[in-house]
Amino acid sequence: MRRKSFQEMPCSVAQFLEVAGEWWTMLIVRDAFLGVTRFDDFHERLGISRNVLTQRLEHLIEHGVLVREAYQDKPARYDYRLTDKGRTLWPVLNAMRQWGDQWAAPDGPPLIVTHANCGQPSTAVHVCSHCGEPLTSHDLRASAGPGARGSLLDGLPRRATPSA
Amino acid sequence: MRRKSFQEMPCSVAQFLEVAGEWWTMLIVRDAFLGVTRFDDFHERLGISRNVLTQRLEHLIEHGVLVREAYQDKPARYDYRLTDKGRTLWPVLNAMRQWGDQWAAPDGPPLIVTHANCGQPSTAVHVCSHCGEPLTSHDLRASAGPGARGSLLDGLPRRATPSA
DNA sequence: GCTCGTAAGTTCTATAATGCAACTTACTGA
DNA sequence: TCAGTAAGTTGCATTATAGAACTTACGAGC
Repeated sequence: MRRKSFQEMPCSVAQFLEVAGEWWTMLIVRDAFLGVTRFDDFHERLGISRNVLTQRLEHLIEHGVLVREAYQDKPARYDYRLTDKGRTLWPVLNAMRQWGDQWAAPDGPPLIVTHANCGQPSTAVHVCSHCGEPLTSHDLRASAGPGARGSLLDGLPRRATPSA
Repeated sequence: MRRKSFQEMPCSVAQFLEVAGEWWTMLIVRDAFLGVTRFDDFHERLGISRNVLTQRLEHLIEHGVLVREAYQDKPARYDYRLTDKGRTLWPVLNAMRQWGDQWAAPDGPPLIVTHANCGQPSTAVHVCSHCGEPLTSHDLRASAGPGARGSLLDGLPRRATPSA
């Protein structure tokens, strides 16, 4: 049976996963951020099989994360580049990287990110858009928004205290 | 053939995905943040099949994201709860949610998050840990860290400008 | 003209993973 | 005794993935 789609779920996490939640997808996006643009480069750097890479690239293009630009005709050859929509995946990718650095990098982080503006090694801190204080899941309460379509917070067990 | 593991890749994004990158996993984590703890509640809220749910819960427990706590014997019944390590997934989950809100929520966000400290609706802004300025991928430069094991930035095409 | 190399896929096959329903086990409460 | 609840497990049909080989279309060197 076909793997179940998340598209009908009234949840933005599910919507993200529908676009970029398949196996390999965020690694393709990572390499795109690192400047990789060619089919064979993705294939060799990632060790992904060619048929799966074809599918993933098509899916990302369909959803506007990548564009396919010919850099020559005869024979037709293409670059795959992040769109503006694709570049907004950076906070997600970075949060994944920082989690991996924290819990699965015994020899230290594989990558160090430097903030060009201040010239220093940088980690992203998540602060409140309103008061500017650092956020943790404990300080947050979830409630239904306009796009809720009824369900996410419905039928939660009474013992639940939705934190995010 | 067995799906390829990301464990040997010297990349923290890959390490995150190894733990929480499978289909369904982050939706289970989302529901855990919302206070869901029981097998049948996950099953019904998500529409995930029971055998796959069993596998995913076991995987998350193995990696220390969830714990399985008996809340009664005879018959044995369990709560699945986030560990401290699991709760550090919040920035990732939240970044996914905000991306979905931005690009795939035509009727408005399904969920509104309120910051208990200031009492206002809140979005996470990612700021530099050193200078406090908001970060974008354009301001960042990646370089090899102590755990690099040679490869992530090696063999990048000359045209590449690694931004993150 | 012939062969090699490069780039970007496509096709083929074996093995895993998924979805779904039904079944199992061990109670509790009416 | 019978129905209901909770937490899985099992079996079957269908997809998805990995890996290698094949295809197409050119350019360069001999």
